[in-house]
Amino acid sequence: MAATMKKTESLAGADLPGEGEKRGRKASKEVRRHQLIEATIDSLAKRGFSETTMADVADGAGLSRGIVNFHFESKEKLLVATLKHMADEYSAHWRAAYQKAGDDPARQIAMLVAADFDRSICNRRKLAAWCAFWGEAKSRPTYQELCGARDEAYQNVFVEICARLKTDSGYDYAAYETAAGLCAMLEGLWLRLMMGTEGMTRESAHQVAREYLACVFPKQFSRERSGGNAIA
Amino acid sequence: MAATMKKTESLAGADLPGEGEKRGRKASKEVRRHQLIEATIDSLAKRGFSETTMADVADGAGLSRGIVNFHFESKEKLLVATLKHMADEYSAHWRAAYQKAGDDPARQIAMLVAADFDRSICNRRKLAAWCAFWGEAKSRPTYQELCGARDEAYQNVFVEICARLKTDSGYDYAAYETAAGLCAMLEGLWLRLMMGTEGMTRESAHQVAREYLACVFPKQFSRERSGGNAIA
DNA sequence: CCTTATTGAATGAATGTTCAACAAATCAAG
DNA sequence: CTTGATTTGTTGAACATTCATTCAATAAGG
Repeated sequence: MAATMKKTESLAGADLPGEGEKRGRKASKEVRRHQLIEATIDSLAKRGFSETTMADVADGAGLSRGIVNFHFESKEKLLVATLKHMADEYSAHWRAAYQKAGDDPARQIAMLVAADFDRSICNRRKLAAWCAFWGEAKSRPTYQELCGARDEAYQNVFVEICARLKTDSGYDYAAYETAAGLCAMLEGLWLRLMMGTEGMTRESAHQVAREYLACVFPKQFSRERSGGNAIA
Repeated sequence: MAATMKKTESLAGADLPGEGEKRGRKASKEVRRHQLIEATIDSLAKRGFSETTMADVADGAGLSRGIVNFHFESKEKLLVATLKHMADEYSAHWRAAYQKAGDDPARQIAMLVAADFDRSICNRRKLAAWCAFWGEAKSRPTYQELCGARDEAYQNVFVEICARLKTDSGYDYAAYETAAGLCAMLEGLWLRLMMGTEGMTRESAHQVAREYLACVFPKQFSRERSGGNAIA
């Protein structure tokens, strides 16, 4: 139908007409996969996991019904590919922030925390999609693995930084517990952002995390009333 | 079938033969509802939200297929009743702990945190069910409301306690951010417990939370290497 | 042409809901 | 207390719907 085609532009930023769209089959295949994954994230965010259908994904991408089974074998594989995509993106994002921070542990931890509240990662659409997967992770080993892998390396970096700050600045805390607590708090803040509880915004959530840093590492972070980075 | 009837006892602690089971229809109705809600939690924990079916719930309770639509009008209403049941139970649990704590704010916060890691509330089965609902909450206003109501009053109590400790003991932190951070951390720890990431146990999660308390309220809580309550 | 991508209708399986029949408890009358 | 009538609880099969998957036909690119 013509109506379906017209929808292509309005949803999911699906088609990228600016770039090399005519570069033959191979490129087109990757473009299509990415387009369908984005439509899947849209659907997960809008309808939730249990109501995300192949038809909805196809419609969201402005394509026909049968197309998803052509590029991905099954619905399950589409979902796994989507989760993998999000995990890779998340991982690349904090690793970039980590590298950019240089050698100072205080700067490292500040930038890692800030990265978690970056707009490109932390928005309603993606938070909702993450949460949709979390909700199914317990009963699906594949999801659990992909979600778990996300955290494992991430938390280890925090443990290491906390340990370094401890010996460098002579703190008394338990490094592992402090790092695990920070990671848990970051995830909990994501959860609250997604739920939209009590007018929590990305900024106020970030502020909560900064308050934690100021409390645990008073020698490195100062409390500030207004917004700002405040690496003392 | 006879096989189905025999299963009744093994699953969900369904039938309670000890109590007033013969007290007529009215009582039986409540018993059945509770039995079906427990079976629903079982199914959510075992299969996840998207694979929880009416048939599975009925089988889990050792009853026939059509029974759920008799006691609850629809699947949706069954799920809402289940979530409401869990929210009420959770609320009653922390309120009891709060009352039991008396007037000392340090004792209050310690008992509230401990209550969150109590076996009756914090076990794989219920954590998994909570998480299943969280995953669908964003796209279903009813769930969002019930989950949100859970947190609102809960967090307010923490804010109040933090404010009181601040003026009483002369701390410098921001009361709201500190309380919100603690609530977020508790939820994040639940999430990690449910995921089973990195061998996190109920005890180690509790320990992480205690480390946070020791950091924020050093005058009230002392750091301890081994387990224990340690209200200094 | 020939390969690849895409379409949309057909198919079959899964599942929520309905319902007529059945069982059991409660009550009324004898 | 017994018996019959009525309400209440329960069953399992039938029904209708939704949805993932398949596939023959078609369009597009090389």
